[in-house]
Amino acid sequence: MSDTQKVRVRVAPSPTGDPHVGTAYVTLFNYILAKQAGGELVLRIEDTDQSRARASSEQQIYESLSWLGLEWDEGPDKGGDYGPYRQSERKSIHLEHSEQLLKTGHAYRCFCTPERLAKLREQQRAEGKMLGYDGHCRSLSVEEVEQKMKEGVPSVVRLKVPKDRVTQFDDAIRGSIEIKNTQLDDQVLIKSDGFPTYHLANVVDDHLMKISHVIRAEEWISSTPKHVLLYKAFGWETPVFAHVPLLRNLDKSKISKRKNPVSLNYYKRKGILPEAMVNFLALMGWSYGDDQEVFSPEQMMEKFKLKDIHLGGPVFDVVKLKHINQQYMQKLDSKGFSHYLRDKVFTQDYLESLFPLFKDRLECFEQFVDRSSFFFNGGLDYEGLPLIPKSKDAKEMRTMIKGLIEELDDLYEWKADAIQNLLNTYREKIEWKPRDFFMPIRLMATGRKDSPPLAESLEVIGREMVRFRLRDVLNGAHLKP
RNA sequence: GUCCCUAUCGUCUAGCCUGGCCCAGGACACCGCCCUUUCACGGCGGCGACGGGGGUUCAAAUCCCCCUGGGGACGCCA
Repeated sequence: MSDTQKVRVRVAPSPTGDPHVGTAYVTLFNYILAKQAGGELVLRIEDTDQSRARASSEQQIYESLSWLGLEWDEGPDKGGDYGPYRQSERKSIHLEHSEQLLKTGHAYRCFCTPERLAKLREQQRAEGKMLGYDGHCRSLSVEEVEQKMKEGVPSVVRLKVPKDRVTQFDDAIRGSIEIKNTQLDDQVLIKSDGFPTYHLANVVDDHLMKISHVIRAEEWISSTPKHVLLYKAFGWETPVFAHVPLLRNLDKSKISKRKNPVSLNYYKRKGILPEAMVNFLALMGWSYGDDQEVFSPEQMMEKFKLKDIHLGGPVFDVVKLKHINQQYMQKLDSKGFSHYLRDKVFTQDYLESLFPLFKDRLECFEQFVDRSSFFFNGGLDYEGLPLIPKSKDAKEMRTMIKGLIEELDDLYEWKADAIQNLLNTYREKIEWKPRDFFMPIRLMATGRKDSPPLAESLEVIGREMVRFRLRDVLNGAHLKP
């Protein structure tokens, strides 16, 4: 990067599933760097995986980042001079660049079938070799390629890694990193469906969008050399790279929904203030100094340096999060307090969504607060509730719950009828009696025997909270063997 | 398995670059005491870490090497 070039950073989430706390984490550092340098933050939606992209997910990314106050300057929803900002709309650009690489000999067409590749991988694993493409199609002649193309054999475009070299790059936090090219795979650049992979799209878009600093998570370190190779193949200058540590579960593994709530929706629903969330995230790997741990993004901007990020993978500890949140809650005045509850908790929309569930069930309004508490609470108290039906034991329950969590995670759309279908199908699959199956789920999800219809309730409670409660039961004392 | 990243209290971290001020500081959690009609808040105190081994040096948490631990990547996912 030349000194005269402006700081332009980007955050590039893929719209699959719930908005992730890791996205917020990486966005924070990008945001701070952009703001303190008077630069720009670009939000680019990386939706090149056709099978996984969801429109609702994209919307939620906007909402979550806005909620946290991490506003971007350019994006699909805001426009800008370097659009389009939705990667799927840039397909032709990526294709052009792929053609260019093909022409200059930096890439080649590969006709290997997924089956052959799977077998290859299996074999390499068995032999304890490095996993990677074996270069089968690397030296196909022009005629052979033309012939196969004419026959309509599906193909991908791969990067032709010069194996006899070493690729080096500087990470702004970690220093110089180098890797032998023999360790680099001939990465697929264009998939057989015609869409680019992350690697190609990312490099091309970052360059075209004039991104100066690529700040992303640690998991990308090992593919950075491939990206460097791409920049070189195009004859482009590389941006500054910086890889921030990965957020971790309690057991130090990469943070995952199986072990920890990762959805920003969950924390919002839990009643974490956005300022507290951002503050807490900043504490993951960075510190303000002077033993001060409560600070605003503005204060952070005064002192933040990429180089000061601590590289040990920080455990995302909800206990500490709650403490930080308490600090922020203590600063609220009575207006702030009541506004929060009215604007964020007892909102018009939420109360209206609850109405059909309570319409015929209440005699007086006074009954509402008590009977609907599980629509507002987080963890529930299961003391004294018959979580395990008489005909089942704790072990069977655990197995049932684990299976259910997986099924619910895979559900495409979190809607009552879809949930109902899923429950019915799953119950039939495991051959449990309806009574044994539905009541425990109701108890786990609502904490009470009497509640509005189950599927409708689950829809309102939300996927993340339902998962959390089921896991809570799993981790609690109730089902201990 | 191969490669890469990483390493201070249980957890988040300060200190490390520019060795001595560090028998390592703060915060969370936990324990005790105080305040208090309860609970919380707050105050005070306690518990608690430089992963191991070699060097370099008068002196190492800080510099170097090895080992070990932890993590990540190895997809026509991102």
